Amino acid sequence: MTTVVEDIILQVGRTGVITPVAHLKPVLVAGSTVSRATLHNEDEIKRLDVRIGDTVILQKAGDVIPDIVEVLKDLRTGKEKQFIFPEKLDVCGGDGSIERIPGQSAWRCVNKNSFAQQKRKFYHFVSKKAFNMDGCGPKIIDALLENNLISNFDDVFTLKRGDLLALPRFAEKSVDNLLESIEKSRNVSLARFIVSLSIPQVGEETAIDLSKNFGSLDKISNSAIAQLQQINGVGDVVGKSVFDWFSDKENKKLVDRLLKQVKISVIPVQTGIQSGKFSGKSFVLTGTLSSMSRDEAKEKIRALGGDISESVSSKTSYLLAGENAGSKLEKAKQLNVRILSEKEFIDLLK
DNA sequence: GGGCCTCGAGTTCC
DNA sequence: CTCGAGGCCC
Repeated sequence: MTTVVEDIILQVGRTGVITPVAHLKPVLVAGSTVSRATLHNEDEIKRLDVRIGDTVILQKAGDVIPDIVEVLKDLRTGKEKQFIFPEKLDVCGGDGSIERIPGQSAWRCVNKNSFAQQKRKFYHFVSKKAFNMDGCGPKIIDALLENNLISNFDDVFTLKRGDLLALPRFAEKSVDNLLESIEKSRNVSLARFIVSLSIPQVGEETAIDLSKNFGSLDKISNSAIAQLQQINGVGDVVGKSVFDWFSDKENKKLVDRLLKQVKISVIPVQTGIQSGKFSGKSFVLTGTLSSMSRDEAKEKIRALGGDISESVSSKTSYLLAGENAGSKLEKAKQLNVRILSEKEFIDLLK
């Protein structure tokens, strides 16, 4: 399928990384209309040599994510505009400076407190993987931020009914629902709490690793780098990132304030060698399972002591492959990783 | 009832 | 990233 690149826009994410996104002439691909596609980073733009006005071939990676495969350079008229990465970006705030992250293809804002980044962190804070505040999505966060009702994470927990009622399109029902889901979210697992903090390099799996191995926030935040790096799944980079985050004075204050608002459920520390039959095994999932959701499958694997990872490598023990498996299946075959069908997986569980 | 918003499903790429 | 479903405002 082909379409035209109408513009290239830069977005700032939760970590301050700047991602270029191609805005496309809407086109129907594999059953859905696509109007945007990520270009990932500066190097990818150069590799494709994609310019504004270009006609491009669009595919869906894994039948879902739009992906620009190739530029049809023969169709150029000469009016196409090259996209130059700017030296400064207003949305980064401060003086707008950006920097290339050492050793990576990505640029990021030098200023760590831009409104754009703050906003993304808030989206993440309330999201399903973190505090899971039902019914609270990006638009509501935008409204709260714009009306100065929140500026730090913990402000979410002290929102006042009257302030909310004053917002446009907020009436009794919406306000009640929002306040109720905030109340519900105060009870949070240690892993989710860690996820919510937007610590660089720490997502769901790492948060679970930390939570299992240390058992309390106190122990994690007071650990030396060496102790953090001892656990499976945490190495030099992640360990330092966690240590640095908890060493920061502002972050410490934030945690203290948050702890006044939430209750972290206690999880017993899992000591020594795990007894589960998947101990020491690393799983990757691909495709669609018919008898359970991916999250359910992950739960079952974790319950038996297994680890989940997002990409296949030589360290992967099993690839659990459902219907419509993506490129991970090829990779697994290449690396001679044991491939499990859904049925084989269910048999293993017994 | 139209319009706006979130959820939940799926999964890739870097 | 997209869609359809479903809740809520007006």
